[in-house]
Amino acid sequence: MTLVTRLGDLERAVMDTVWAAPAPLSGRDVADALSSRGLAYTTVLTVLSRLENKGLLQRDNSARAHTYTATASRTDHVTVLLQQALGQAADRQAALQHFARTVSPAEARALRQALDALDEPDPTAPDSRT
Amino acid sequence: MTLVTRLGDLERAVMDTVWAAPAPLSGRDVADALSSRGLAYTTVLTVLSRLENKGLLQRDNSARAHTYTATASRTDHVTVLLQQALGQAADRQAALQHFARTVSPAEARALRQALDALDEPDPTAPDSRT
DNA sequence: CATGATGTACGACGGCTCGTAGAACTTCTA
DNA sequence: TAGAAGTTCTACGAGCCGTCGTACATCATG
Repeated sequence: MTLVTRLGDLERAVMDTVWAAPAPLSGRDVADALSSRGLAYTTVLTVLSRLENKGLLQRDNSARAHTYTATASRTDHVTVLLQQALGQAADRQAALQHFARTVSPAEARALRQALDALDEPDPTAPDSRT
Repeated sequence: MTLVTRLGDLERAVMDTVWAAPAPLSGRDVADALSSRGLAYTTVLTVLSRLENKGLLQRDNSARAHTYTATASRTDHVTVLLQQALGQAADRQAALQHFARTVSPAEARALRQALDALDEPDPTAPDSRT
């Protein structure tokens, strides 16, 4: 399982487009969003298909023009990437500690805050969409 | 720059071998360590070369049998991976917070500890080898 | 010194991924 | 009914990776 999440440049651009959109996008929508690349329409469709096969996109083909939505939020996706990276470590805790020293102060604060929230008995149901 | 750190299975196995060794390894050493794979000796040499080209290994050719050392510790390498993963996020802080909720309790403790240590005026020089 | 043993350098091939897109077929819609 | 707009399928070229073979260099030794 060659690490589920290996995306090419165009694939990533497409995912970014989909993640940035508030609603499902059609192939035309995505092609338009990426028009600066001067791609053929079918190129975009091919990539959308591949991303669907990889499980990153979900297709709704009820309408004539199929539309796509991300199966996971971008943040969820990044979490998977982070976990995969961490999985490469011999000592996960040591790796995390080393990593912690490389984040910005603001990021350190954000991390600490999230860790603190872990202990609390879950006040309101936390959300995650992004 | 196709993400500096994309390793194949064998490449990773070789890096693991090098990282696990206390001293520089020759091609023969690595081949022996991976003997269970039944690889040709030259296959191992090729991979070592490629890893050197990728900047992950450093070669010492002063002796007849060249020896290889990792240019970065495994932990450093994982940190790069983590930062790359984080770089995919739209909102780095949000991504970190989301990620923080996915680590084990022990890992959370380790992280918190490292974050706490960030504030202190550096008591004794911290080490990182792994 | 001749000869294997041991090593390195270089080129290559096959499989797979990814960017890229054309051709063919389907379905609205004016 | 003829385009317009969509989708599906097939494919090609480049690049990466696992995998070696071959050719060439060097060393130890009888």
